[in-house]
Amino acid sequence: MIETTLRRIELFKNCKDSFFADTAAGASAQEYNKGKILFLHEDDAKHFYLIRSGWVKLFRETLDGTQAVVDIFTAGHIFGDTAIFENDTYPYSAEVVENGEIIALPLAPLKNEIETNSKFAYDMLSAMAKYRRQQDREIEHRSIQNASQRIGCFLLRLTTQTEDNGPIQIRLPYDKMLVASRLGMQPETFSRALKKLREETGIGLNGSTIELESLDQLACYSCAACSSEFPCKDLSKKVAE
Amino acid sequence: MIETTLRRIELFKNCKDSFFADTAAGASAQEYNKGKILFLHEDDAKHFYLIRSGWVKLFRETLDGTQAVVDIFTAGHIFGDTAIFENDTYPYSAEVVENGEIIALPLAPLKNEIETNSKFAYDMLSAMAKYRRQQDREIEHRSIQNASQRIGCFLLRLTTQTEDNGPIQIRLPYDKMLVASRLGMQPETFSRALKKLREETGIGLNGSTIELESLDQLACYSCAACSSEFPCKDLSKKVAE
DNA sequence: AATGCTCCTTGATTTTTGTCAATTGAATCA
DNA sequence: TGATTCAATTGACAAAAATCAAGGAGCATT
Repeated sequence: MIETTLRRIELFKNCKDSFFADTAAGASAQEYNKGKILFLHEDDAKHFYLIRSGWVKLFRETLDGTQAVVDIFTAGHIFGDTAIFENDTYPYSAEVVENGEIIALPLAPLKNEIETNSKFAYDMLSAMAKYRRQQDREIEHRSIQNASQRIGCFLLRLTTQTEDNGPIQIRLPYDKMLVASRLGMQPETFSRALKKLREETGIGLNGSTIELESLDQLACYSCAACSSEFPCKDLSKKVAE
Repeated sequence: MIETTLRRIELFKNCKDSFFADTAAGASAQEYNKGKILFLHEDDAKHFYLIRSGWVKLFRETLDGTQAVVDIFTAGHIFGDTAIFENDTYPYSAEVVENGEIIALPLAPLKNEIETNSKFAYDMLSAMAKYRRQQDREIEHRSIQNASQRIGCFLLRLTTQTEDNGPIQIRLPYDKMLVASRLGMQPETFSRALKKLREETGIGLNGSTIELESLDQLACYSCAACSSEFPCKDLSKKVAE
């Protein structure tokens, strides 16, 4: 059944049968609880990971313990794969932040498939390029958006962003503290900025649920301070994945 | 001679003869002056670029004209190549910021080489992964380093970071205004933060020249607020490139 | 019901950075 | 040489975010 899961991953659409066989053979799925550290920055890498459910935080920390969140991923996402290009060490630490099932997969067949299947190599490059643009956007937003606008953008990106424009309910996928760290701000700043976002856009707040009359309500506010226009192109394909 | 230049590029070390021939055939080298816009964000992409000399700024801007600098590159660097993965449109604008010679190269042979030469595809992936880590670091630094520390890190990364630790002279490669924008801060903030860096580390300042007694002088100050230890690993290979 | 726990919020204050305005300084050019 | 231009600095002030400290809300455990 792991092989079935693998075959459903968009990124692997052009992979050969041997890849699925070899990868599934060395795979192990496991349930993890919140708080579990999967690996640490600079650890020897033998596996990469596929999330089946739950949420995983990728982060790095300085000697004095200050933490920087690289990204937070959920079902369908792969991480730890870039260790291939880092002398087989992980470029970040990974921690489970919402209980879930995670599959560990061997790196060797992945590396082999890249080296021998140029279609797959091309797909990997596409995925990397896409992620790279997301990081560009992230850097951009940290310098030209304020805290409230970044929250608005984060919320918009949680939706599927269809063109139709009715009322929408959004639920924060994890703790507010985590959202704050994901957005590179302190929890206190997040709390105040969310309140400010409500005052300035009229969205409804209720715990971790946010109510929008329309997507425009947030888009006007947040996307004004972004170099791309509203329906974020990199997300439009999300449904298909 | 363009072909000779291409063959010297580290990234192309595994490319086939046909790639060099086709690419050189469609290439055109040109001198550009400061201020020249090479292409704009979302423009149709037919070429990617190789810098022979000078400096090029990659950036994006919002509707109201606010600009976010993606990166600033010099001799040996390639840009515009990721347009391949963005439906042949550029994901940023490019402007010459220091006079120099830039070679325009056709995208088609590059795309073809990726699709047919898996060794090269692997090299491209390595390069992408490396750049991705640099971006991770960038994002990290914007949230945990202050303006002075970011400047210190920027200066350190201008050096070759050899282990030996004698006095060093660093010259800013371009305008202070540009350095400021590259680091995501205002020119005024840069000016003050540089002065603060001098007060707190004792470096020597003279126009665009900075004098260090040793690399440690800056490393202690800046790298304390970074998740990697001092001699930045991603730079150590720079000499070999 | 009481206890402890963690997340979240709020207030008061400081630090950091941005903004606006004025001035200095260096390079260019007629 | 003086005029012009633009980069760079500086001062005064405003805005944004971080920090420190104190509560409160919700939840699980006992």
